[in-house]
Amino acid sequence: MTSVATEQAATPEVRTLAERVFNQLQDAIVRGELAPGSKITEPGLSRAYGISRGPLREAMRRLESHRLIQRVPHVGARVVQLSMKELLELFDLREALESMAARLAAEHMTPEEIAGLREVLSVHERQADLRRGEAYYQREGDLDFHYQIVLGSHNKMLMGLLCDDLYYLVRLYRTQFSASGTRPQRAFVEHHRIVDAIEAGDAELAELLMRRHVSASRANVVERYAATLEPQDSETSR
Amino acid sequence: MTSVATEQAATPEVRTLAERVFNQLQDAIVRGELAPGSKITEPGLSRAYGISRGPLREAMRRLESHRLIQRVPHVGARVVQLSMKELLELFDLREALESMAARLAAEHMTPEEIAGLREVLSVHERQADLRRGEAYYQREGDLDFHYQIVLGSHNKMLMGLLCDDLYYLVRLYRTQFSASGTRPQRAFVEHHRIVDAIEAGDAELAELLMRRHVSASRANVVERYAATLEPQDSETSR
DNA sequence: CATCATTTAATTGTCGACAATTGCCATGAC
DNA sequence: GTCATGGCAATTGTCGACAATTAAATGATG
Repeated sequence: MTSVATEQAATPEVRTLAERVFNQLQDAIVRGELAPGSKITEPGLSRAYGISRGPLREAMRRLESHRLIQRVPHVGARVVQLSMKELLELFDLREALESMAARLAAEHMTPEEIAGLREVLSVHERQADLRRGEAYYQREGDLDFHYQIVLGSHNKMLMGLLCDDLYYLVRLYRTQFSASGTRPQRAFVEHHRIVDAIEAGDAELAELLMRRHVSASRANVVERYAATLEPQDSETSR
Repeated sequence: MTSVATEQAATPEVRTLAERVFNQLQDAIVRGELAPGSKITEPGLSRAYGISRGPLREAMRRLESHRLIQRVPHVGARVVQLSMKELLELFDLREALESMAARLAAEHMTPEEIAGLREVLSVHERQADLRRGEAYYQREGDLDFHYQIVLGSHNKMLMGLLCDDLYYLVRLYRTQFSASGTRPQRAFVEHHRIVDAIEAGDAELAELLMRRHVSASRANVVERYAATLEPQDSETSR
């Protein structure tokens, strides 16, 4: 329990025990401290976190609804392990939802929100200038960028779907596949162009650019995965 | 229980009490037996269903994650009440996700699945011929149609999102706004054209048609809602 | 030696009771 | 008359214990 993160430690707004342990478990899973596919048992976690099984079960139910663990009745629960197929499904979902988010953002984002978006981009550039931990921070910041656009869509249901569910899976994937630092500069210019389109109120363009952006990210993942599978053989079936 | 769906009624696979009461509550909410906005209390439901509070709390957690009830810590839970704004958000989500589902369905659906889809359509037509309870059955069957296409996408995450979460909200809306029997024949031909595109493997066309189909349904809802608000004044602001 | 049945241990599901927090209501002061 | 303050009832959060189910371990049998 070195738990470095605990960004929720400063928030006194965690009213209930179940909520707190839910956040802790969520963080532990996303950071990879709980190995993917490993079985998690209620008495074990109960002892580890020093709480009763009641709140723990509630936390696990929430983890299940967020697709971070998989439960089967009377058997147990284990940390989700994303297959490449499921990862691609996740990207398809992101493509559909985030392109829609970009379109709505172009229609509804306020000037203040757009300014905040540019601020996020400038922070990214500064980090890229520093050339330090570029990969990891960029990838985390990448989510911040997408996060802001989803918020700008002003669609509460969309926000809940993407921010509460899918983005945790995306972060989980990044730790599972140890996918760090990919195509930073191309993502940069794509981000900038998306913000430009949003600022111009060009909903169609913003949607198109975001769809391409996510699609390119997906293609990048596929490419890297294929390279991981067979780095020596460059022409297999097909 | 005329309900054509109720696929869980015949399943003796409900292993746990919490799951059973979850299904019961879900049905009660969707059918409108539990009034939208009404406060639901744990001891009350516990007595009503004759079970302890433990499984009940788990069922309520699941209802919350499915967006059918809203909970606030230490205060209580109440049945969700969709505003028109949230309903439109729901339609936006459906437009993005179902158009994607139609595209994937055109790419991956097997001939057997397509045959099943046509069967669903023929059942609808027969019901339309009978001209009996046309509205209600059509609307329920409408969901069956969309349901089948989502299944045909072969994207498990998409299936979970749409079938487990959004479609229950759609059904809830239909009872809340008592939206019955709208534009049946237009929806029919749209359904047929979508299946045609899927059978032809024309992914782009299927996506476009589904997007238009959902969008038209959304516009229909807006129109009906406006008519409900002020049926005598036909030109307000705008 | 392999296979199958039986027992056994561990985990999950369920229950009732206690503690903590909230909202309400009455009482009193300004 | 209105507002603040205190107590009170009800509900939610938490806990430990018991029952039901499952998976593994053990032994018996072909």
